[in-house]
Amino acid sequence: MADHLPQLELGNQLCFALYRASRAAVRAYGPVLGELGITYPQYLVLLVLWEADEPMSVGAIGEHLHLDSGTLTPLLKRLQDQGIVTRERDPDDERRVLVAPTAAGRAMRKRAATIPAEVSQQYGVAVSDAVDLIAEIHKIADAIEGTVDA
Amino acid sequence: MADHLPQLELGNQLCFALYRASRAAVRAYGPVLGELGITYPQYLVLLVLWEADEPMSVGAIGEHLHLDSGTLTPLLKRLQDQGIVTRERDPDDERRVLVAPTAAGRAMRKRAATIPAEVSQQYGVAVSDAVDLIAEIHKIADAIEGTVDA
DNA sequence: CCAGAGAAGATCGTGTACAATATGATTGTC
DNA sequence: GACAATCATATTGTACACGATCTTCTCTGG
Repeated sequence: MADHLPQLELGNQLCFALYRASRAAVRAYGPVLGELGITYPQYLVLLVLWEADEPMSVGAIGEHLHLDSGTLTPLLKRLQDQGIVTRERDPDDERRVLVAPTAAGRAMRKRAATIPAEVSQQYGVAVSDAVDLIAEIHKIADAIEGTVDA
Repeated sequence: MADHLPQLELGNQLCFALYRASRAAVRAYGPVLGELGITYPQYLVLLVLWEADEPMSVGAIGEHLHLDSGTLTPLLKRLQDQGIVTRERDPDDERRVLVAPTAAGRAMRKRAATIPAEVSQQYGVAVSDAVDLIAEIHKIADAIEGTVDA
């Protein structure tokens, strides 16, 4: 009845490997980020804001993370409710909303600096080993997004 | 003010690469799976059921996909509402719920057989190139889950 | 000037994820 | 053979993702 269709096996599917590994990795951040009271996507937003070091529009944040306003707007409101970021209409263009970390949000950066090392050590994946892999995965993401988004 | 902390850069983080690529890949399946009226996680459940070719408990499905009942129960109910699977208590152990594809669910397998090729061709990632990468990503997922789950 | 096109966010609806808790069934032990 | 521990699933609550639509604001050609 069930002739073997190897292309339908889970183990042969890149997408499933990514899906599984992504969820596992995000879960691994859970406890550490829990100390800071934030989630992984919220942490990603903060990484972008810290790096930019100036107020950013919702759209600009979304370009870095490949997320749209449907995801970011409620997430940013939660960060605002926690006093971690501010959200203000851009006086120069009232369509835009500028997001910036508060003093409390900036202060979290020092604690966060040790997080990647903590987690990847817990992984058992050496940071140096990961460099090539990271590049390769981004290359694939580029290829996929080139055909899907755009 | 913002001294450069390279470990906090998005581009250096394996987790973000996985997170981004996973979402992109799942999105790429969207249109094709939309024809079948199912989502990507629902498709994964069907892959498992087709492969097993016999009724499976919720827990057994979850072991293959690394998902728990909190995610699977509502997902399976939606598949049941669409007439794609059946859900029945196991007479031998009333704690268990056995899930099996209906005739309609089994019929979807033929259409599905071409999906991975369609999507990965759209990716621009040759299936043969992906084999090593898939193995490497699963190895990382294993390592992470070994420290987080279990 | 001003209508319409387009941009930027916000909102809505659906479907995951996942931690925490609840519920009912089974099992090992005395 | 009660019964506490354990197991399998369900439920609840919170937070993403994302397609689709809506609102407001800006810009541009006539």
